[in-house]
Amino acid sequence: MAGYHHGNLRDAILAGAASVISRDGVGGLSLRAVAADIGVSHTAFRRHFGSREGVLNALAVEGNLMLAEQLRGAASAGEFVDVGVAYVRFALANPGHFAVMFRSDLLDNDDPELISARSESLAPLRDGVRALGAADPTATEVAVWGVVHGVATLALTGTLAGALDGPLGAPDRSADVESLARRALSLLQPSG
Amino acid sequence: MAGYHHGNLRDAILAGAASVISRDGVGGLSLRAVAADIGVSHTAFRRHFGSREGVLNALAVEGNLMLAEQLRGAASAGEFVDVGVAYVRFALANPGHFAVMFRSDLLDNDDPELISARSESLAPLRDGVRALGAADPTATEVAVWGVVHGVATLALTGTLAGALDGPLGAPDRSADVESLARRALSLLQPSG
DNA sequence: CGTCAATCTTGACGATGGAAAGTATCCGCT
DNA sequence: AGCGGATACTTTCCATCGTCAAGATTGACG
Repeated sequence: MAGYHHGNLRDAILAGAASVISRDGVGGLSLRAVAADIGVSHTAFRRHFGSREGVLNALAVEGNLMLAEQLRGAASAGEFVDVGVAYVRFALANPGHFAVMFRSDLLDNDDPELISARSESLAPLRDGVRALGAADPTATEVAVWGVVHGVATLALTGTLAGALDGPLGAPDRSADVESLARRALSLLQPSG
Repeated sequence: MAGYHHGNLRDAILAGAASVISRDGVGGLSLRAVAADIGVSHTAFRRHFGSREGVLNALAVEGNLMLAEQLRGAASAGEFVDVGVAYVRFALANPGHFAVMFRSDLLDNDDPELISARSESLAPLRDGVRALGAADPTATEVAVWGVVHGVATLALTGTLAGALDGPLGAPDRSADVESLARRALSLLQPSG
């Protein structure tokens, strides 16, 4: 049982890392602690990921693939606004992954797997904007992405609750954030 | 000259840290290296900042105050869109500060100085939105902040250039990013 | 000139990620 | 069955980092 072969160390490490990151942020991630939790030595991860950066890269790839799936689902099932909301929903539901996915300073951005996963993850957003037939598609794309990414980031960092004190109650609960994202996105609609 | 009293160690450390962070990200910041660069011992910063967190907090406070000044200037001198553009411009011009300002996982968010600086920095944005008299001021506020914060974040992480490959050339040069922010913001205008 | 507070240094500690070398387990082949 | 490599994990050691306690140096003020 507790032998040399764990069986699924790779996934266990990714899950452990994502969990820690969602609680303490990337800075609070100690691979030694994750390894201890799982019950392996502190260098066990190297066979699977090479380095700490490798772990984060794998997490980013996994996150992008999950995001791609979510967005595709929302794109095929609802209106375009739902794709944006799905983006925010994903971020709130997978904070450990989301916290890493766009931190290019922590990742090996030349990793082909990561490049591919990133391009795949945002395709539904891109395609949805194109389908809208906006006058300035590039700006529209950036605006939509900016709104959802910005809302997600601000909500995750707690900035939303802290700074928008007046009108907002406790907007960091998922439902409120999603509603906010939906309303903010709808302000972009007219040209579509 | 090279005695026990540096004269302005505090500012030197903040400047050094901001410079390193803008190059290597927060993760790449070594206070020992910054100290060595300046020519002081590796614990000299503790008198001024207490801890590493203290350095980052001071950087965040400084950044928020600088941002407040920039936004106030833009608010009094131009249209509202210019305030948003100033937000993006600040982020691109001060990546070291910006990278820390919203990383609540790295900061002591109970620091009164930080709380105050944060509230001050976003006031021009908030007031500008209010003055627009939008139907849903909260959503408008979030949308504007989301767009500019999202664009800034995506540009800084290089994600903008990487993922929006097709239509965009090399959009990470300041002028392009600012133009993009302006166009994206203008898509929000109609209800104002 | 002497005292005292402010500023910086020295030296040590625990924790972390990484490198090198070793050990156990599994799988295919005969 | 058993043997031989490939795979998965461990052990040990190292450099670096932030932190801490204690000490040295300086400047200002009497």
